[in-house]
Amino acid sequence: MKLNDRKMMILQAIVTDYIESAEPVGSRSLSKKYNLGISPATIRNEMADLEELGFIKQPHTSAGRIPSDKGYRLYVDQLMKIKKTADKNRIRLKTELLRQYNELEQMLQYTSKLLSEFTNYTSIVLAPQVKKSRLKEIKLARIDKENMLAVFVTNTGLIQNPIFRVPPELTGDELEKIANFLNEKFVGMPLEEIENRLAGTLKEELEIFHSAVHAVMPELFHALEQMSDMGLYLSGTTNIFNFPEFSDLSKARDFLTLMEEKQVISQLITDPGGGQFKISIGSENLIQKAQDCSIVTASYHMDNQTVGWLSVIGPTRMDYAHVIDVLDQMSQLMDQALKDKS
Amino acid sequence: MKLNDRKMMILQAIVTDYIESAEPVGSRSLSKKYNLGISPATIRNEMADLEELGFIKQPHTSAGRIPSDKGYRLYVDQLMKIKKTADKNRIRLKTELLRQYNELEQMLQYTSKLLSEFTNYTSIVLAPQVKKSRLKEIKLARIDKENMLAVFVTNTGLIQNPIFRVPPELTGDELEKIANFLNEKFVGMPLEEIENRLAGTLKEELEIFHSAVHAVMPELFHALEQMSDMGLYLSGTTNIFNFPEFSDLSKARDFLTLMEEKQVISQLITDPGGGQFKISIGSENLIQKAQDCSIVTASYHMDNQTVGWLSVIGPTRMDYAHVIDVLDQMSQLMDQALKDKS
DNA sequence: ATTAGCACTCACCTTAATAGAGTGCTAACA
DNA sequence: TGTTAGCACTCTATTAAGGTGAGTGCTAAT
Repeated sequence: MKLNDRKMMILQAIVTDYIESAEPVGSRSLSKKYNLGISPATIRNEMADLEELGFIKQPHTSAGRIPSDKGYRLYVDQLMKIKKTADKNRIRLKTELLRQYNELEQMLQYTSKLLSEFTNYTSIVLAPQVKKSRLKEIKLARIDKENMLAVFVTNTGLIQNPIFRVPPELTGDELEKIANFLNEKFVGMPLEEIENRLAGTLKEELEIFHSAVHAVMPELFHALEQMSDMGLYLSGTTNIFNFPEFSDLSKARDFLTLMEEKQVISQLITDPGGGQFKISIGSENLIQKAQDCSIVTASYHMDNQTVGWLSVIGPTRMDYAHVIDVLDQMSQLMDQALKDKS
Repeated sequence: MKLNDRKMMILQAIVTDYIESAEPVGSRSLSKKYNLGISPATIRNEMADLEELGFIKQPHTSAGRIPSDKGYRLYVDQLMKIKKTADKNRIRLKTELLRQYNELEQMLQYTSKLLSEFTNYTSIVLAPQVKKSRLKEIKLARIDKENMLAVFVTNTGLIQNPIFRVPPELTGDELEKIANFLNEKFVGMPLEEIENRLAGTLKEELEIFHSAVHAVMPELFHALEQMSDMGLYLSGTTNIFNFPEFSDLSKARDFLTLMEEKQVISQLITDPGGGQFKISIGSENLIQKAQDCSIVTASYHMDNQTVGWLSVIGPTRMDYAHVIDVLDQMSQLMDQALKDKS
């Protein structure tokens, strides 16, 4: 059954109103508030249809209607108008600050904070996935008699520069040779693969070098291992208390407990899905515990490649239009800031 | 008025029982459960005295007694027996893992997680205070034509090694000269002071160097600024939901909101105080929002100097004896692990 | 000094009564 | 035939009332 325009209009009004008020919407108040040009009775008839089709539901018999997950889905796909907010300048202004951060970590943390501030929901920022990123260059250099430095640069702009103690008989020249060798071998390869190779078959090939190399390689290997994946920055978790759907203690608890399980969150967000924005509404989330929530995710990029995600999570009664607008702006600014850095 | 032994005994029983049950303790159940050898009526008389002295109080007229903050204080100072738990081996076992972490950050995060796991409260670990630590050595080295490396080593074992782009005409020799100069000038000085000097009066003195130096110094300065203070690792914040004193939504909210204010938390913890453990009970906390909580803090060390703190925060009805035991063991293990690393 | 006895207090739980918002259905209307 | 007014009905939320029980303070006996 195809929904006619009037049903669409009514659904839109219901969603809009419920997003704002969190109260079940009745036919009478709907008719009054939105000048739909039809009487409450007519609305009631249409509502009965919409309910039968699963787009709205009643919390209990004598209450108004609230949108179902399916209703939100229709709204998001067809009815919603993205709000180009007047905040735009405010966001731009604030995010100018983004550029001042040298350390990627701080920048991500700050981004997350801004996101939750602008939306009043909980925000999640997923750092570039280190182990999936590709090696751009390895440098090895002596610092002094006892120590050397390794620099790993990846295509996602991540730089790691661990320092090792090495035996003095390993000369700078030799280090350079090793570096050349490693570069030849590994540039363009995902870090996780390099890790495997270093651990495995490669050992024989390294025999050609000075024996002191064997003291260095395990350290290098360990450094790679340590480039920890999946930095995850949360902000505004306590915003959840602002929403009546979480005024039940156990609901709030479940949500906050979920937010502590970084593994699960990252799964929810990186979960593949096309399009510029990925929106998961309530029961669409595969994780049981997240089925009272909606998640809107945008990606950010380097070298035209997706390297990480920005995400907002809140009740299914979420102001999707606003959230998408904010995410859109923020992700663009992230891209910009990351380009400036490299 | 000095409390006689019997009052002490009763207070101890009340605190012990209340810590376990979270229910106001009545005279009858007290007499039955603890074999005090006196009748409920006698206990009631003593209780009336204890209440008058402010060590216990009644939530309402016809309820049992609960300890006041003052009562907990007396308990902590004089009555409590530290529990040497059977967990000891378990803790030791698990914390063997600590040594495997190369990155200080990860180790601290893990320590925090263990603390909250062992205590079932919320744990806070404060990273070594970078800016308060003293410079042990600066190294500067060229890596290649375009880049140089700076290494800052502090007495707290913290190492920072930022990489800069520098003009090619700045030679390695010159870098060494600068490093020598800076070392002479700054070794032994707290980082925050160095920061100030670099920003201020020092500029003229640097004129003696090649003009390319002036391109480097601002970068060095910026790097120092970036050595961000006050890394703070939280764990087990949602444990708060296990305690009936936070079953009021607004109480839980206040607590969790407080936990998001890292500035405030760090203030609560670093707040000076002698002794091996610092215990702040309820209203003893200066921060309004923390006055429903108790905080137990231990320090950890490098070179026999306190460099950071381990902390457990929970309801005033906290199992102080157990928490102190765990903190004691964990801080010792931290000290050990940090010694092994350096 | 200690204890048994007893009247009293107050939170908590259950039940009942009431008000109010919103529905579905029917019948009238354009 | 689609729309609307009217009305009985349903169900939640709120308030009030009564009962229960744990625990106290006081008094008098030991």
